[in-house]
This record gives sequence, C-alpha cells and structure tokens, in this order.
Amino acid sequence: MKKVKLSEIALAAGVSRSTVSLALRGSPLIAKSTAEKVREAASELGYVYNRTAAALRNRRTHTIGLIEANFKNPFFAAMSESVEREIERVGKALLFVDSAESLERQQKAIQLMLEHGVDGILLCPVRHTTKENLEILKKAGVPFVLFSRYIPGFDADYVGGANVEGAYQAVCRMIQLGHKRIVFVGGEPYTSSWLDRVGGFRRAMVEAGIELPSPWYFCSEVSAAGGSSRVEEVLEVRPMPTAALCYSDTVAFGFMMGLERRGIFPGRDFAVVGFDDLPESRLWRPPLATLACPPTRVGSMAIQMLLERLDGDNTPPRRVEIQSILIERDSLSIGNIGKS
Amino acid sequence: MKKVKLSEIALAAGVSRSTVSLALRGSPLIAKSTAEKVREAASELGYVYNRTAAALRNRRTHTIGLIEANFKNPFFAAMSESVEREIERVGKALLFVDSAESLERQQKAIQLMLEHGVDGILLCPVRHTTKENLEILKKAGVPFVLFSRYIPGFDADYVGGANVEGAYQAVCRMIQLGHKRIVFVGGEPYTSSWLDRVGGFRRAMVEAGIELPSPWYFCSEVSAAGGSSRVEEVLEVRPMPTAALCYSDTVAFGFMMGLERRGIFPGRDFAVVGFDDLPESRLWRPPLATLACPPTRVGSMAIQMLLERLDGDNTPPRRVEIQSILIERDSLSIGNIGKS
DNA sequence: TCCTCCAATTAGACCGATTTAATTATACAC
DNA sequence: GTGTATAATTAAATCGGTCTAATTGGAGGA
Repeated sequence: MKKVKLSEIALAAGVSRSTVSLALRGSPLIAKSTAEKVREAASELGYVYNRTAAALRNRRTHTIGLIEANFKNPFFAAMSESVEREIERVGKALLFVDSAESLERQQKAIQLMLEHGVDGILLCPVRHTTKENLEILKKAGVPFVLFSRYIPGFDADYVGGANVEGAYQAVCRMIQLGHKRIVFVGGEPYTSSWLDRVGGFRRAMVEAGIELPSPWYFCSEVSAAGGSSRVEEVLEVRPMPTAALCYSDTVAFGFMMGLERRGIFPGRDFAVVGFDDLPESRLWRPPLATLACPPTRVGSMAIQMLLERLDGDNTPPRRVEIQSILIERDSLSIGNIGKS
Repeated sequence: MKKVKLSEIALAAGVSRSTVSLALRGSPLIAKSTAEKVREAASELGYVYNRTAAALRNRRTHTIGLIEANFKNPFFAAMSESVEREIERVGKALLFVDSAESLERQQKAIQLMLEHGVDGILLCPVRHTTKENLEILKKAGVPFVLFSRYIPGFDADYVGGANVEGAYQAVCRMIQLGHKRIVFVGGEPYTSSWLDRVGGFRRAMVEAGIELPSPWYFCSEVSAAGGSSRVEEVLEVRPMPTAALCYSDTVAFGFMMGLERRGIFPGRDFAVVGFDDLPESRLWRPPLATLACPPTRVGSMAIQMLLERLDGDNTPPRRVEIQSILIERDSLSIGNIGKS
C-alpha cells in the first residue's frame, strides 16, 4: 500500500531521480537503454504516477471541469459523452458537477474547480446567472467555454444550438401546414436557450400576422413529467390550440402522453414538434418531429474550443451556433387539423 | 492572474505562513482576532486555496472517482445525482468517467483515478470484467465500492438492486395472471445484473413448471432503440409470447413502441414489465408496470459505504441489496391475454 | 522580582514530482 | 594526446500548502 516514488525507482535502477523522471516522461535526453531499465524497475515496483505532485510543479493539473445545469436531460448526457471521449483522448480527467439549476451550487462548483486548479472549464450556466456571477472566471484567468446557454452582454466563448432559427423554422412550417393556434410548451425561463426558442416562435407568429394565443407559452421542468403537467392548461386555452412547439423532445414526450390520456392523438388531432432529436424520437408513436442539433457536435465543438484556449489561443471570444434542422415526422402531419 | 499564495497573505497580514494556513483552516490555535485579520487579507488579495498543493502534503485529494458503465441510462443518471449531492455535502469533488461498456476504457479510467490519487472509487464494472481486472484496486489500497454489478468470486463492497428476487416476483405475477409464454427482453449479457434478472426469470418459470420459449431471452443495448430492435424476433417465436419482462424501463419503452408499430397494444394484447420505475413510466400510455429500486437509494448507500471506508472502517466487505418492488400498472393488466 | 504555565505564533522539514543549469562521459577530429 | 562537441546524467531549487516541534509573550502566583 505504501506508494512507490521516483526515488525508489532510482535506487532500484541505479540512476538518479531526475533520470527516472525524464525517462518515464519519455524525454529524448535519456538513452534508450537507460529508459528501458527505468521502465522495468518502475513496473517491477508497481509504480503509480502521482499527478498531484506533478501538477504542483507543473501548474497543469490536466483536469477539465464540466458544470452541467441539468444532466438528467438526455441531450446533455449525450453531449457530455462526446466531451468525455475527447478529454480521454488527450489524457486529461474530468471533474464533474451537476448544478441542477441551482445558482448556489453552480457558484460553489466554480469555486471548487478553481481550488482544484482545473486547466479549463465547460459551463452551462443555470437560469438567473448574471455577468457578475461569472466574472470570477475571468478574474481567475481560467479558460472557459459556455455551452447551450450564454449570458447576454457577457463576452465569452460559447457554443450552442441555433435556437432562434430552429424555433422560427418549425413554427413557419406549422403555419404553412395550416396551423394558427400554436403554443410553446415547457422549459425553464430565464435561460438564453428558452428565451431564444420562445423568441423564434414569437417572431414567426408575428411575421405571419397571427395573433398569439393567450397565454401562449407554458413553462415547466425539462422532462416528460414537465411536459405532461402542462397539458390541461394548454387544452383550456380558447380557441383551443392545434399545435405545440415543445422546449425539448423530453417535454414533447410528456406532452404527447398527456394528450393521449385525454384522447387527443398527436399527429392526428394535434401537431407536436420537439427540440433535440433524441434517439427515441423517431421510434415514438407517432414519430416525433423535432429540431435536430446534434449534442455530440455541440460537445465536441465546445471541448475543442477549450483545448485551443489551453494551447494558448487568445483571440477574442467566439460564439458558435450549431445549425438546427427540422426533422419532419408524423407528429407534424396534417391529419384533420388543417381543416378544423 | 498570478496566483496569490499563503506567503503573500502572510506578508499582508503581518504574520507567518504557518499562521495563515492554520487560520484559514480554522484551527483553534489561532487567536480569533488574528484569524479575522488573515481572512480579510486573503479575500482582499483574492486568494484561491490550492487543493493540489494541500493534497500533496495531506495524502488526501478530497476527490472521489465515479466510473459508470452506461450513464446514458437514466437510472444511472439519477443514481449519479444522489452520489453527487452527497459528495458536494462533504466538500469533495467528483472525477467522472463513463466507460461505456468498454473494458479498455474502464481500465484506463482506473489507472487515471489512481494517478490522480482519488480518496475512493465507485465503480460499475463493464461486462466481461474479471477479478484480475479489479485486483489492481486492492493492490493500490484505494477504498472502492462496486454498484449495480458485482464480480462473482471477487470479495468487495457492493450495492445493487435485488435483481433475482425482482425478476422472480414479476414473472410469478405474470404467471398468476395467466401468462405462460413469457420472454426476457434486452440488456447486455455478461453483467451480474443481467444474469441475475435472467436467473430470477428462469427460476420462476421452472418452479411453475412452464416450458421456456425458444429462444426465451433477447439481448440488446440498454435503451429504447435496443428494446425496439428485438420486437420482430420476439414476435417470430412460436407459439407467440404474450408477455415480456424487459431488462429496463428504457428497453420496455422501445419494446412497447415496436409492438404498437405492429398493431399490438401493450397491456391489451401483450403484457410488459420493466425494471427501474423511471419517472416517465407512470406517464406512459399504458402506464408501465415495473420493478422499482430507487436509484437514489443505491447511490446514497454506495457513497455512504465508501465514505465509511474513508473514515477507516475496515470491516469485511459488505454486500447490500436494495429491495425491488413490483409496481403494477396497466401494461401488466390482463386485457384479452389470459384467454388467448 | 522571578518562575511557571498556557496561549499564540512561527521556523522549517515535508509531500513527490519537474526542470534548469551544471557535470560527467563519450566520440571524434586533428 | 589534446581539445571540442555532443550525449547522458544529475544536483538542487521549486511548486504551495501542512503540521510538528520550538519559540515567544504575557498573565498569574509566590
């Protein structure tokens, strides 16, 4: 159990501590024969590299912080996966926190990451996050990239989906199919992604000269339970809506289940479009129309930007939007809606 | 961005480095007035505690490693959440890796965690993991707890669901409801959880003197897509099955969607039971009967056991099984199955 | 005044690697 | 044989806290 350290390998291999260090790091300064000898001694003794010690001297912990706002959302799970793969590829480790939409937890997580000396941070800010909340990251000088949500007026690297355009596109299509009474269902307000999606929705309605139902948006937790919980209220709107753009596919699932429970069949009696294109969406009955914005693209773009920053890229902050494309499926078919 | 360190605070506060360290750690040795002065100077200078440096001396990184085998599965996401909460509560950080059922990734993750000097590890071993693969953890002397899956013959702390009993219970109930031709759908073979669920299934059938369909189990990825992909094969079994126990709720969802696509209605034409009791399950149409084994219980039990080990508990390894209870819902109603 | 005791403070070794500058060994040319 | 260039190795300072053992200061007692 006692940890083996460099000096012990040095002793065993009959060289100095420096040589061992250099050899194990694969330095070209060390003769191949010596390096081999050292490596043998190391594995003989069961040596485990101590990254903590190295980091102290190095000022690089080879650790990346990932702060999610809601990782039970499958979209984020998929995104994290691609982030993780890339981090693994470059031999770093991932310090993970799910802030679960709690500002307090988020700020504590940031503090934790700073104390651990992470090389960089990927952050999806919780709702109500202000510029001031994130200023500490700039002060500390840690490279960081925001994903999925940005903070208006806060100049920082950002990668997310094209939410305004996505929502706009979906609503335009719904209108083209004959819908007029359309609502927006689900999502946590006070996040940029929600505001942007709602904004795109609104713009499409306004541009088409269609009056917004009242109320025209319904907030909820981002989950099936959230979507399901709003069905009743939506159905009470008069004149009754015929279509809904949902904040996410999970919300859409819940919403559709709720509709069915009331004998209203999505894709026949009511059009539903989601956001995310989860793998389940095309399996759903009816298959769910949705705005696809591959989480793996967002994730790999975000981590790539961060890694570039770690490599010393200090160009001005960039904003990257990943295109959202409308996948038309049966939940958006005309059915008998157009005529009603 | 130059990091502020203890010596600089010491200078500013007119005390020694030792005093600063002691004061910031809240040692009772330091006069309250001095401590206050130090704390002020520290925040004045924007000091950030360097856990890496402390860890080097301490031999405690205050870091816990979590190695998941499949965290896109919502069950594990929920479990991780409770683990995370507890880790946050005790002021530690979480080093996270999703091995995604890859033995190679898992072993690299273990190595990574050892190099980072995590205080302890929570591990859900991937399929095909052998005793030998995990021996390194014992050699290294890191406390660790297996969750959800154990390795037969490998003596280690373990927390998981009561899989044998759960499956047994569900199948008995199906039989009691009149089903005879029952199959097991989904899951990755060569994991203890799969083997146990399949084992419980088999036992119930054998004890009831019912012949197993041929084939009687169908493996798949643990996801809706996985469940959906097996529907065709299941429906080709002759005589045709009337009920399925699915490896997980996600598999059950996919399976049910596949059935419906073929005009077979779960809960009316075919009984389906899942495992996990996800929040969506009761919203499903029909609501999904399932074996509930709260992921938060598994998670908090696992982390609690680990923390006890960190506190020096060196009693023999424990095996904890969290009870699975059958939640009966419409997907398991009789419908016109019993008579067919 | 001197001594004792306790509280408060501090010096300095230590954790385990890294890395620069210095040293030693080796090869080659003349 | 000597000098020089190059390769290989190493000594030692360093990263930033921690913590024990030592020191200092002041109160109280005789």
